[in-house]
Amino acid sequence: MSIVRGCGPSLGINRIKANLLSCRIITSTSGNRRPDETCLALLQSCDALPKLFQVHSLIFKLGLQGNPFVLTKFTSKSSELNSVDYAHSILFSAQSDCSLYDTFLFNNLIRAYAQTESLKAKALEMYNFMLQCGVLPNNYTYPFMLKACAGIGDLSLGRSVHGSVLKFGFHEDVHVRNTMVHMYCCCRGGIDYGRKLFDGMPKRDSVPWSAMIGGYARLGRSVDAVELFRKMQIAGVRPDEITMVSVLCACTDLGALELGRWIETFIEKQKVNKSVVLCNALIDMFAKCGDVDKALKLFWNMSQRTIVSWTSVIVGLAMHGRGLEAVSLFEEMKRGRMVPDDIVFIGLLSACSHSGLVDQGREYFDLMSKEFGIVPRMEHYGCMVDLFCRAGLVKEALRFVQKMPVEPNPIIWRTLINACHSHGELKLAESITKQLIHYEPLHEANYVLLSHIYAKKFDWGEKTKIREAMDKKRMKKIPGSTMIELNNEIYEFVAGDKSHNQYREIYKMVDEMGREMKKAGYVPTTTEVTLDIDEEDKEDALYSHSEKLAIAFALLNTPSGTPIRIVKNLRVCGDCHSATKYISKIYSREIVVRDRNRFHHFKDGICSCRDFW
DNA sequence: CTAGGGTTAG
Repeated sequence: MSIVRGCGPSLGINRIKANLLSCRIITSTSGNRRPDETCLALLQSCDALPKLFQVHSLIFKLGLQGNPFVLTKFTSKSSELNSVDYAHSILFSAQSDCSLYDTFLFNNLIRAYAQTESLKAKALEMYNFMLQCGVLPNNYTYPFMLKACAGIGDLSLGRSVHGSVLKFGFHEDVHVRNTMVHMYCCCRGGIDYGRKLFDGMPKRDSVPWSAMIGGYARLGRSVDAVELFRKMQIAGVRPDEITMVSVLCACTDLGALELGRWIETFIEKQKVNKSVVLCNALIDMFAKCGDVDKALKLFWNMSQRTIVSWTSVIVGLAMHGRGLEAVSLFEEMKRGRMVPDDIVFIGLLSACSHSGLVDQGREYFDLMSKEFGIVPRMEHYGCMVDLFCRAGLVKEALRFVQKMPVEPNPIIWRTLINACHSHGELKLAESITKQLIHYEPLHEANYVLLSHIYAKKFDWGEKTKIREAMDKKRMKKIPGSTMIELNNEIYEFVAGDKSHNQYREIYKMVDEMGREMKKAGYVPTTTEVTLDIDEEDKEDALYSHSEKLAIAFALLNTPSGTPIRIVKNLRVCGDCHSATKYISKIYSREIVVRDRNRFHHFKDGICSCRDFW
């Protein structure tokens, strides 16, 4: 039994008690209310799908299935309740007359499709149908349409909608314009055109700025994102919490801790609303820029935490090899009322994997489906393979892969190959890699793996063949690069880099580091050098690795005793890992390295990963 | 009765 407040103008305090189960209506006053108004009120009160079904049968009983007002309200509710297919089927079943539909009704349907993942393409179908019916779009139609295009990410689709916007003359509308920038930023290859539109806008509040900054951040053009944020301040536009979330994303990607700290004080000073999402972004930033304790502090200070907050700290702890803390946080989360989702399990399993907690990892993997009904995805299987491989349990990893109910993806194969490679199972590594290349012939990482295997076998002939094959396919290794933040600037080094104006001093420093390290017992790991050159040249090749250059740069330019923080785009190589241990001891520096996978804290010749990577 | 930008993942 539910009570619906009337909304007809003449009815005043009229209330309708509707017994939805039996589809009977009992009006509390005389029957002066029109049945369509009753239906509208009832539809308004629907807060769950079953109710909507009941009202639908009522609509039928009262013969209102062709009434455009009722149907419009019906589509609106369907879209709110995420039941767009249901609405669609009813609207286009034989009883209704499409010629009675109006713009509003179509907008509701387009909105519903645009906000439903996997059905976004239908929004465009619906739009075309709307035009076929002779119904004209209005300025409310296009934000939905552009959002759908943004979700699909197809530039030509976006362009065609842009054409319609121009044709119907809605390109001056602020909302349409802003969403247009957003759409171009979300489509592959569209961001520069988005920027052009953005630059041409006469008035811009924080929304288009956020769209643009967020666009750069999503693409990994983080420097552009930060730069645009600076321009925004110069332009005197006040950023809000959504802008700051995008800026923080870019900062997280750069691993720029000083910038991150500056952003945090900026948020405090400007009194930007610290929404839960913004706090989550701050936590993620601090954890991924190397200050996980600060991330924890922020986390415990939050008055409300979402699953994203928990996931961010758990993943953060995992990256720093603090797996036991991650596990106890997860347990604490379970003790509260928070229900774990599939993503937090990925973080938890990777925490186990980075800290060698094999048994816990196994237990949690079982718990996930048994207690929480989460069906393991490829990512979860990947974590488990990673868990076994890192712990050196190559046989167990292989057994696990064979028992997996789905075909492993290339990432899992590469994890296995790496494990086989580092545990001396070279034959197995070679055969898996060859199969992988057969299956995925255009992925350069596979060839690099194979060439590493041949290097370890000292098979220079095969190795040269691989390199030639790569040249022929015009493939290149992704160049390793290392970033370092110094005095509010971000410096980026690549191997053999001579672009820096201090490069002579840097190379001199690298030589000195080499001499000191050898004195302390360092032996260069020349087997990791993929070039077929003599040993001395190989040492040189190792010394010019980007992280060694960055560390030399930092030793030259920062006061002694201060920690050095660097960020790598790839995984740190074995030689640099062992070299950095020596450097931390010789020069008494704490060196914090973020690589593609995790953090390494070097201190006194020891790394926090316990060589577990 | 409808419209713009944002967070977690091997």
